[in-house]
Amino acid sequence: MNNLFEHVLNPLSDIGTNDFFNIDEGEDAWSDAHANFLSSLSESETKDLLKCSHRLDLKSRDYLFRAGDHSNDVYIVAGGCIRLFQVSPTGKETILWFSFPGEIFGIAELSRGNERQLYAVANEATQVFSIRSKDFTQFLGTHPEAAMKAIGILSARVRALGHILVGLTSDNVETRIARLLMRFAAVSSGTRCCAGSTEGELCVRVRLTHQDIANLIGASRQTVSTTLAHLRKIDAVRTVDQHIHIVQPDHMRRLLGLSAA
Amino acid sequence: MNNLFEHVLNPLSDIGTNDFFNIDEGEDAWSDAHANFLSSLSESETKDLLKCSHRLDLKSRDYLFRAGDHSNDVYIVAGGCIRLFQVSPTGKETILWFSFPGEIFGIAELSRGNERQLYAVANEATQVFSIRSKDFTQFLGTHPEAAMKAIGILSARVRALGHILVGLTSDNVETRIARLLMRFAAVSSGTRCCAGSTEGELCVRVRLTHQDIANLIGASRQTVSTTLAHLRKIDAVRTVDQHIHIVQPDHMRRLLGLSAA
DNA sequence: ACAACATTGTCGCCTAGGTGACAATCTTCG
DNA sequence: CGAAGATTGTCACCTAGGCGACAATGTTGT
Repeated sequence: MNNLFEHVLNPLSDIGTNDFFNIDEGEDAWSDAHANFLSSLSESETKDLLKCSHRLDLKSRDYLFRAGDHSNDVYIVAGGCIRLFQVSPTGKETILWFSFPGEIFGIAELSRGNERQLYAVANEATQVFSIRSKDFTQFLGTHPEAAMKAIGILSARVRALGHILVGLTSDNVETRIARLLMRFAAVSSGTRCCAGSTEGELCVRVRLTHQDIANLIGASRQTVSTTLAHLRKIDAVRTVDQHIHIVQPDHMRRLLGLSAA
Repeated sequence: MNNLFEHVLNPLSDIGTNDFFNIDEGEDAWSDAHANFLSSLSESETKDLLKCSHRLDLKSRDYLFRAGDHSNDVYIVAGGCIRLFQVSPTGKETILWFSFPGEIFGIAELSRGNERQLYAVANEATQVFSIRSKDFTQFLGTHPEAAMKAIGILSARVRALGHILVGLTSDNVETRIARLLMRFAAVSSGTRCCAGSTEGELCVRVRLTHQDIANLIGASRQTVSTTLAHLRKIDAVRTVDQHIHIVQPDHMRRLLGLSAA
């Protein structure tokens, strides 16, 4: 599956020789929320799309766009990770999702000639392909298959946001965190964790601060710290290097199965 | 309000001459969350789409589908109103959105051959066109313009859900209710309220029980009752017949402008 | 018209989680 | 290296809003 991308990566360095492109389909609706747009395209589609793109390199914390901007380009992550979030007037940040390599973002604002609705910032050093909205629209118009893929991506996002909404109104913080971790573990599965991971453990490969988690699940930073400490105490998770390991995925899954389908 | 649709309900005459289809673009992202799919299509597209549809009549409270169902047809509301919601394992119902005449729903589950993720129930006597997913997919494939419209609809839904999410994590119940009412008022604008409405008032034309509101904003029924009573006391809203009127829209808007862009 | 059911209004009590305030570590980068 | 800045851990305190329990009032089907 990866070699399919060699031609993508090449003209533009070796981004994406990386296994990140492999996202195995989990059983729930989350997994395909991170459906990989780029990899779903055929070779010729990919070529057509990327030939009108240009690449951007972002340092950690660089903003790609902000709410209110008038740009409405569409982006595809080549490597790294982009954080998409909104800020409420009170300054509270709500992270809507992260975009990982191969994923596309900014489409939802394509149809709204208007203003950007959210902020996109590089969560780490990140490379993206940027495509002018006009070019992208034209690409979709001339590649019906790709348009259908786009519809699929957006649909997945709708479903994912729906699930988040339900979780937010009916789960407590601990459950929300647990679910979030499982989700990210699924996204980043496919690569064994480099650090010493006991067999059977799941690795949440993304660097998430407690604040990030708080912003993702709609809780306060302090509560996240406390809850995470508790999850550690009951051996549900452990911290390796900078990231979290889920010690007994099955146990966790069962736990979540009970508190939310 | 319904006679406007008479021609839809007749086979399929000149849909779209009607005013209801015209939803005036508000300044926020909500308004186009209820973008009207049917009216955005050209006459020939409409004809092509509807010729492979068949019509269903639903009584109030009839289920169109349930989570877990294997059907994945796509529907377009002809008249009435469909409530789309999920149920958490604890039995808590979360309403994701209502679909009004001309709106399409079920697309988000098109790409997921799998199972329905949510429940769709008639909120009142309702007529819908149902289209088999295969037919709809084919329709999109052969009508690029329509596919773009679909992308637009889904994008709007993504934006809308994003906003709801932000509101949920940063606004209190009163603000959430206020925003909700403004949103529904916008959706149902365009027709003057039949009942005695003082000039300048906005009418929320949908029949919403307190429980509905609670399920929409993620609060308890009791809190909604209390909060609504408070809004009534401060003359922000009043209850006419079965529905709510927003007394001073501008005042309300300003209020919301402060607590959330 | 009436029984069965759905909706609303309002209590009082109770807890999950927000907030502020520090101190203790980590990271970064000049 | 070392200072400025991020990130974490943990207090104590406080409140928005959930929950159960009724009574009153509306709505519906037959």
